[in-house]
Amino acid sequence: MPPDKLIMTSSQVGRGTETDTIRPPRPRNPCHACDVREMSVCSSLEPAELDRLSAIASKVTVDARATIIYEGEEADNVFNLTLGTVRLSKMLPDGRRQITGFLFPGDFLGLVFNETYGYTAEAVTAVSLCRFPRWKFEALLSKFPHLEKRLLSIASNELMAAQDQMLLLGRKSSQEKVASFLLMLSRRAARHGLPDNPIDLPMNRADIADYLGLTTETVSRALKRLHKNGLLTLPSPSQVALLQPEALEELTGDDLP
Amino acid sequence: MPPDKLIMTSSQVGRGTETDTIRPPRPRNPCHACDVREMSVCSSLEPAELDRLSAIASKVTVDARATIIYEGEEADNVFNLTLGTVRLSKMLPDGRRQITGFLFPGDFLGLVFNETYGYTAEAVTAVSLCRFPRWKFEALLSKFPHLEKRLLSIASNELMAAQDQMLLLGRKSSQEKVASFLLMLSRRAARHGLPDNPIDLPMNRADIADYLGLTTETVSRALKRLHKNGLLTLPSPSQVALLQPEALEELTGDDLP
DNA sequence: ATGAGTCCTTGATCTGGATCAAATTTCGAA
DNA sequence: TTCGAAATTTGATCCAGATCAAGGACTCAT
Repeated sequence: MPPDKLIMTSSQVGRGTETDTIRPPRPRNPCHACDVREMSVCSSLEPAELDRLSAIASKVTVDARATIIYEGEEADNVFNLTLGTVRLSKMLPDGRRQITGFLFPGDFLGLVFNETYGYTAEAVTAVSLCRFPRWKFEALLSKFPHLEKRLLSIASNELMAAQDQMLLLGRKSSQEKVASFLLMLSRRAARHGLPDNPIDLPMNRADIADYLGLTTETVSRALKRLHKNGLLTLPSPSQVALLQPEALEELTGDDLP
Repeated sequence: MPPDKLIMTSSQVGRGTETDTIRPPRPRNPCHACDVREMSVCSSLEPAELDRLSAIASKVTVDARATIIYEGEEADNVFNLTLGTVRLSKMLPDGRRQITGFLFPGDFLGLVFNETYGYTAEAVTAVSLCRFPRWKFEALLSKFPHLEKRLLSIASNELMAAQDQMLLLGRKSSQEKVASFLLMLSRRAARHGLPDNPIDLPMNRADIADYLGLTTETVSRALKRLHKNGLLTLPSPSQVALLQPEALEELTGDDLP
């Protein structure tokens, strides 16, 4: 990190490391150069507002597989993911796990009007986040109506995605689940201006299974079947090339969009 | 309805009937006497604000089984449920259905920052709603920060409920699903100050099945098994008496709260 | 490069819940 | 009250996906 950019200190978050409050010695607010600003909650802000938000932000980096927040823990911070992939999950006491979502750069984490987090968030890959103390963030919310409206719109989108996921979990076959998942990743990559065809699977089979309400074996077999039918290839276990995206659409069980 | 209360006209919504914009000849704003105000979105409003909201409201009644909003239709209105039970659902082209939630008095309907509704809403029982034209409602949102904050809190709660439901759909057994469902209904009734023990099931077995990702037969068998184990009785198909709520808790698979 | 541990795939078998098929029961309308 | 349609329950069978059990293939630290 070029020394003229930021002065930072370090402390601990999860099992990862952190670089403390962003305080430019003089230069510009780093948010203005943020890769994910346009697709994040920050896109709603005027330059002056962005500066105010920046003033309460800390940059945090977390190692792959480290936990960022724990279900049930006091919800002291909210975050904006700037780099990497995060999984959100809930567990039953006997260890059964449901992954309720994956977060990618630009996504907001910690949208709760609750005293405690409702799920665990773990880094799937190495991750960078902007961290905001919740009480400070909420104070800004009241001052910046844009920000509040943007959060409401984010929540509303997440709610729609959650309903789609309920339909998937409750009513789709394993084949349809896997097809839907691959297309979701591909569309998301496209929306973020990333390569959307050989798609990258940053999460492992167990994560995919726990997201789709399946087992790793079933995920593996569904992928094999899609491969056998000429719909995709697996250049490596963590890469999928979609050979016939339209045919895959058909297999999701959904209305064609 | 006493004639001194409201002047109303009639038109159509779904297959139900409607009574037009609430315009007291002189007397008080009817919202002040609303049964569900305290547990609805309106609880956030000052009296003066309530009057403004009231001015854009229409009271709507819908027959049992009628459709209130259609998935994919233009989202012209938002609603507040005042009486009855509503089911929200999504369908796959081949007819498979997932019920994503049930609404009860006080619940908000139509929380979308989208041009079209993301799900279908149907009256399970006869239903009364306050209807607000969406653009007028959104205009008030900007003026009443309380209202916006309240909506955000509602959205956040719905999101948490959706995550719980994903855990249920993806990872719970039929037994655990049914036990969770019964306790959810019981708790909700209690929270609303209604009788929470012989609980009322306004929805039929097909609705329960489509909510839990099961078939009617499996729901029936799960209830039978709970009955056989002495956990409940079924005074009628639409009434469940919980004999050992604590034991039922154990069977949900969840952490005990 | 190499080896150990992890992740992924493949195969064999089992099973919870779906499906198919009738009874029953419930309940609203006449 | 009685009737008939719809809802629910019950029973018999089936099957998609889970479970159990090895094999292979990555990957990463040495």
